[in-house]
Amino acid sequence: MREVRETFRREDPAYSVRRVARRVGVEPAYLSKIERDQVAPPSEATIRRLASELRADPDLLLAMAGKVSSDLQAIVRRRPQLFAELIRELRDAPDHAILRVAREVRDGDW
Amino acid sequence: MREVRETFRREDPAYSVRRVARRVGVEPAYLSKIERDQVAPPSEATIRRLASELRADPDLLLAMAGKVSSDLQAIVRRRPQLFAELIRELRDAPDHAILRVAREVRDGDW
DNA sequence: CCGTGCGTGTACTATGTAGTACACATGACA
DNA sequence: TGTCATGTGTACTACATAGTACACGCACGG
Repeated sequence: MREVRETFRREDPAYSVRRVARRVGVEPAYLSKIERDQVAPPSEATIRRLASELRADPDLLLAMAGKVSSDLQAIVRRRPQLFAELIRELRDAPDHAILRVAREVRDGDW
Repeated sequence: MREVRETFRREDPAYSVRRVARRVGVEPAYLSKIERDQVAPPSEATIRRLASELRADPDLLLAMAGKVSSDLQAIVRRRPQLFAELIRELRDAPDHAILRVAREVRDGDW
């Protein structure tokens, strides 16, 4: 994350710790610590604002923080057994299998 | 949950609040409050012990507590974008479609 | 009666989460 | 040479989470 921000910064000084922190709505010291893993990962809301600021995938950043997007959790919670079975089934499946299944579903064949 | 326990109890006095609480490893007063939703839902570990004691589906109980099993979260976190896409795609899919997809995967066709 | 098990109300607590607030040293630059 | 923004160390805090501890009143069997 630090590297991502630094990369942006090379072309735009608006990507200093302080400026980004201000836009994201946290204290600079806090953002600094986040980037150096000096503190526990921030809340989901903060991670989302950070992701949007750095044009990063929120789901990926959340995963790095050891979290799962709350909207995904809500979907799973609505039909716990069904999703539990499916996800456990897919644990060791290769990436392309998951992708293919997703596409199958998108092509609405039910 | 209360009703489930009470049902067991009708045939076995070992399913009193106090006895179950002892087996599950919590204070009776606490279990009593859990059953009447007088407190926030217990931890995942406690929910699991409770589910096992009452022969209930852990994933279902966890969902009722507003949680998602940590092992499922771990699976999703390993490939966040893939699972995010799939799960969001399945949000409005009918139950049988999810089930069918799960079976497809189980029949290991990759 | 009286002890035993029962469900529950009240009070308290330890640990974790998600940060803020401020001070400091540093380097650029006008 | 002064000032200005920057990154970061230290100290603190409000709120949530996940419970425990104890006391009370009730019913029931011996």
